[in-house]
Parts: sequence; structure tokens; C-alpha cells
Amino acid sequence: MISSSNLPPAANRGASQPRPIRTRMAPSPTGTYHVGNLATLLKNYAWAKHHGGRFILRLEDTDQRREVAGAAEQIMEVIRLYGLDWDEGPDKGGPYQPYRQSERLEIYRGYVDQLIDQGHAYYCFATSQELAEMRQDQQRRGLPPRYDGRYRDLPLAEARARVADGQPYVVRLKVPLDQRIAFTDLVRGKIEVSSADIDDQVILKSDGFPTYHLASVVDDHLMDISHVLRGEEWISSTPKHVVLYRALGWQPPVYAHLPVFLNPDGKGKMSKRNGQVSAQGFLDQGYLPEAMLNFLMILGWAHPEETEVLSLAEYVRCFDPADVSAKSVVFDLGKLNWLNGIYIRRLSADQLLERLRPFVPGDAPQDKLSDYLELVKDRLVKLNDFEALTAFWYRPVRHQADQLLKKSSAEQVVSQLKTTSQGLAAVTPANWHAEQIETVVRKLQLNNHWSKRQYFMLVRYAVTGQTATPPLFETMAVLGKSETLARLNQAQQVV
RNA sequence: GGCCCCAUCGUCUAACGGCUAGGACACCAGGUUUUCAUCCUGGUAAUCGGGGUUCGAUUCCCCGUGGGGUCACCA
Repeated sequence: MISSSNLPPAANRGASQPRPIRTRMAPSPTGTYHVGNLATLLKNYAWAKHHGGRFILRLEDTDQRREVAGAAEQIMEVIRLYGLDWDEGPDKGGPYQPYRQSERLEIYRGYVDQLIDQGHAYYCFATSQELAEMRQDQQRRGLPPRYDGRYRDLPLAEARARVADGQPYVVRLKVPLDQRIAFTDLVRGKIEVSSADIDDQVILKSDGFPTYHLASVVDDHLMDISHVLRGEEWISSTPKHVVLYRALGWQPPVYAHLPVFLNPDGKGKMSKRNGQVSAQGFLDQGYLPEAMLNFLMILGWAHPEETEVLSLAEYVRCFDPADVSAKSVVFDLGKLNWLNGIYIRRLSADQLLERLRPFVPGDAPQDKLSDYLELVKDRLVKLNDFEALTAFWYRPVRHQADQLLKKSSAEQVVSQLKTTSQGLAAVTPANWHAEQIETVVRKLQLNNHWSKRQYFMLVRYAVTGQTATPPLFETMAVLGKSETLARLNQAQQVV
């Protein structure tokens, strides 16, 4: 055998099969799915697909108290609404099932016992109240709140006696006293902390459920997860996980900690208090899923050619977690709106109409929708703008006298409106087209030497009750002859 | 407060240690136009501060400052 002692360990494995790339997203069914989680999911998905690997969905339902009925289904639903999917998961199974942590309790229990037997974990009998008091006391004295290790050195035999006696307990990880704990983050390089700064984490709760720390480490290992891409807020937990991997004698996955999203005002982690955060909520507002995904792609990451509008396939082709920004990023709604507009305008009339269905108000006439859409398409930022943009066509308008009289006298306005009504009344219903209306109205404007600006705006406001509308003649054509005339008359009455 | 992470236009970013620091959004101005929008053209705008290393720092190192994250029987 050739000596390879001066080669790094990885070199020794060079000849063997490369490890398959497997990533995961592990949502907790405690509420609605956050866009930050969706962005993380997208990156995990892309990285697995980039390598032809597999993307796993795992349910972290280890907190019985916070679990919300139906949340798991909603989360899976919304992920699919965004056009993403997983290769293995709670609903479709897979070679490493089950993918629901509440169904894996015996597995965790086995490793907890092993850790206790090997001296890497211990029973702790401190009550929640006791711990709360301890923390209060520490804070009062200006000390960092920490577990003080009061049961760390209780002889195992005694602890087991107490357990047998029926005393409630948790199991804590026995973190080494003073070691350097290091790991490599794909985004930031080496991160190192002292184990002295790590608390003895609870790994098994008194209800027999594992905590996140234990469950995720065990599952990531057992499910052969190669890369863990997760939010930056996990950086400080990662050393705990590294300690656990060591205690269990396993190799940690490759980590990449992704930037957190900051509120649009730039202050603090994006939160419900400061606006929309739920992935479903953005869809409900009329953001297109593909626009959202595109936005999440370029938030904190740039395409090699700086392309900003790109498909999921292109993203999968180019994405590399090492290229992700290390700094937290502001969730810039302005840019999202811009992208959404682009994606809306890219849709065909039929496609757009289909997407619009849920946003069409009940009182909008179905047979006119495509006419409206034609005129309003360039003005839609979000699909739910449709109602505000089109309501004047099918709902009564109210005129403000001062708006009608803004640019000229009452006599002038009445005369203009009356003349216009008469002129348009002469147009036969069969000829009620934008071109014909335009011919009539333009002729009136020229013959009477009216200001084009003033006159057109007057007619616009009289007919729609608004000062900003789609092109006037098309708008009147879609509105119909009788309604147009009725509104011109109504405006006269107001003056 | 302890620990950790981060720092290029307002925002998201690009720039083997080597150009007038580039692009996009937003903003402003102009064009098209009956308004609004779309579309086109142009413009304002940045390397946090101080020390090093170097012929040369946006880039590497240190300190400061600022921002963020985290310190649960939640994930």
C-alpha cells in the first residue's frame, strides 16, 4: 500500500464513487410558510438538481405544543403552488422513510441512550421554573443567561434511580468544557468558536420528543444529506450540531448559511409585524409564483452574466451556494413589483386571463374581461390591481364638480359635454368602435378650437370618473354607447 | 451584555491586488402620447473610518464604528 499520510483525508477517497448530492428542507408545521423559508427551499432544490441529486422534504413536527392542525398540508400545498416539488417526503415516501419526525421517536431515543451510555449526554432534572429563575438571576447580575450545569456531574446510577422513580427529566448534551469547535461554511469559510460558549443543549424533552438539534442531526445523517443550506440564524447553532456529530462519531454535512431577509425598511429580520411574510400571502396579492421565485433567486445572489430575469432551469444550471452573499439582504418590494410586471406582460392574453380568475370581482361582466385586460395589461403590477383598474367600467361612477370645472367655466364644460353627447349619439351602435368615436371626438375638438388637453381630460373624467385611465376611445368603445352617453349626461347634471 | 457573522450607489449586486468602480430596481429629466402606464434615451448616486502589507488596495491583515444574527424542554 502506498503511503498517503501526507494527503488530506479526502484524497484517499478520490477513487471511490462521489457522494450523491442530497439536500433537504425541513419545515415545522407551526403556521404559515414564510418567504424566507421558501427562498431557502429554492436554493436547496436548485443545488440538488444542479447535480442531478435529490431534494428531500422532511417534517419537523417535534413541538407538540406549537403544532397547528393542517399546517403541514398547507406548507406542501404552497410549495407546489410555487412550482417546486420534492423527491422524497412525508406524502410520497422514499428509501429513508418515515419523513415525519413524530414517526421517528424510537430512532432518536436509541441515539439518546447511546449518548448517555457513552458519557456524551446526561439526565437533567431541573424544572422549567427552576431554570427560568436561574436565568432571571443571571440577567439581574449582568451575566449571560446560561444553564449552569447543575446536573452535569450527577452520577449516572443516581440519575437512573431518579428516572426509575418517575421523576420528570430532560436529556442534555455534555458539551466538552474547552475545545475549539470549527466548521466550514460554503459562504463564509471557516467559523470557529469555543465550546465554553456553548450551553449544554437539551436534546430530549421531558415529553420524550427530541429537540431540533438532535432530530436534525440524526435525520440528516441517516437520510444521507450531503449539504445543509439554511438560514444565517442557524450559524450559532451549528457548533452544537458539530459537537453532536462528534459525539455520535459521524461526519457532518457541508454547511452553507444563507442571508436572512430584512424588512423592506431595512430594519431587523423580516417579520409579520412589518408586512407580508407568508409565501401564500404573496400569491394571494397577485404576485406570480415565477416572479416570486425569480426575485428570491436574485436576492443575495447574482447570475454570472448578471442576468436578472431568469427561469428556474437557468437558475438550477448556474446556482452555487458559494456565490451567495454573506450579508443579510433587504426584501425590496420595488424590485419584486418590477419583476412581477415583467412576468405579467410576458403572458399571453389567455394565460393572463386564466391567472386572473381568482382576482376578478363577482360583479365584473365575464364577456368583457378580455376587452378590459387588453387595455389594462400594461398597468397591472399585481393581479389584485385588476379590480381597481377596471371597476369604473361596471360600477357606477361619481363625479366631483371641482374636478369637472378644474380647467374651465361651467358654461364651457356643459357646452362641451352636451356637444359631445350629441356627436356620439349620432354614431350607430354598429359603428361604435374606437376609430369611429375618435373621429367624432377629434372633429369636435378641432372645429370648436378646444384645448386638446382640457377637452380630452374632461371627457375622460366624465366617462370614467377618473383622471388616469387606459386610452380614452378604446375605453369608451368597451364601455358601450348607452353607458357612455349616460355618464356624459350625469356629468352635466353635476355641473 | 457574551458569542458569532457582515460592510461597494437609497436597494440588490459586478469588478485574477492594476481602467473614468460596471449593471439592475428605485429616483430625476427628456422622447413617444389625449391622462396613467408600457416602451425608448439620458442623468444624479457608492467602495464606513483609521492604521498597516504592497510599486499599487473595493479586494489582504489589524483596530474602531455601524448593521445583523443568536443566547428556550421553538424550530
